[in-house]
Amino acid sequence: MPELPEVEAVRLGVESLFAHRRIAMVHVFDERSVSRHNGGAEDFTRTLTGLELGEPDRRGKFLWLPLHGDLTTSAALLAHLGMSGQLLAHDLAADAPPLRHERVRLTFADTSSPQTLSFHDQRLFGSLAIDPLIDDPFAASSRAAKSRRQVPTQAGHIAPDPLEPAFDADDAARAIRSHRSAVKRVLLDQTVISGIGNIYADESLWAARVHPEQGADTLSQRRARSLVDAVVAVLHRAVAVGGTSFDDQYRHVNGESGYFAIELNAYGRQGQPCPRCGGPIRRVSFMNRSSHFCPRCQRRR
DNA sequence: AACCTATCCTGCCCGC
DNA sequence: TGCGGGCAGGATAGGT
Repeated sequence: MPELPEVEAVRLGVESLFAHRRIAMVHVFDERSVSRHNGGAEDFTRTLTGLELGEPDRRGKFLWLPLHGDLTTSAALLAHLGMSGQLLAHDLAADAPPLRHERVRLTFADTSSPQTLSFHDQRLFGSLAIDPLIDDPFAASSRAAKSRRQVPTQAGHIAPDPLEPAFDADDAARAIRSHRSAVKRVLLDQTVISGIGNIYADESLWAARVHPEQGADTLSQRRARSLVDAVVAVLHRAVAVGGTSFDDQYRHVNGESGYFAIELNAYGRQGQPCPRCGGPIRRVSFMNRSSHFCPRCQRRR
């Protein structure tokens, strides 16, 4: 389940192996993996062929590579990994049959290794698309601070993530408190803060000793700020070790696993002792998924 | 307008 | 051995 740290690891891998390379051939093995491309698989293939990939950028869980070449407007190859998407480097012949969950294959014009970049996705929640780039809607409004950064239209509504230089922890704490829902729901809302998924939401709430179902608007600014600080710390730690994963859905671009790279304190530890107080971690159903927390040190206030 | 629920999808793991 | 149910959950369409 790739969240910000996993996507960042993928970004780094893609940058080192595929930036500035020209695409010679595109194979879409499953059209559902380009369902968010406006124009379908045929247009995706035709447009992308012959273009050069720029340096990958990321906001939250959205990853994109600016495209250079015969294009009338500025656009990027946008990737969202969803639940099980992977970008993997291979040395495959362009006409080799698809691997088990390989949905899209890019073959490069030069002869460097790796020769191919493939999008794998078991559960098809992820997607690739060619998407126009627009000025960052979240860039500071003052002209002096106006960033030249561009983002794909499909990521235009996604809030800046905690690792962006412009991220302001006090503003983020205020944004969280401006919502009336359960605080965990707000953490998972990518239009408030982006990049957080179920694992790091649970880990951050545990670290800040906040009950996942406490109303976001009932947190003091001080407590909300300490939650944001926990989010930043958790994400930084995970990025530093290259992400984490529970299963082998998540792999680095070179195929290496991020398995258990991070020690988890709450997520997936139901019934096991809380590392802080020793009481049992509880798992409850929440928003069609699971919440893991320590009822003893994460009290609803 | 803010908030929330259902839905998409596949494979694995469990119990029968 | 096979089958059905539950589970994993990011993003969003469409409901209240």
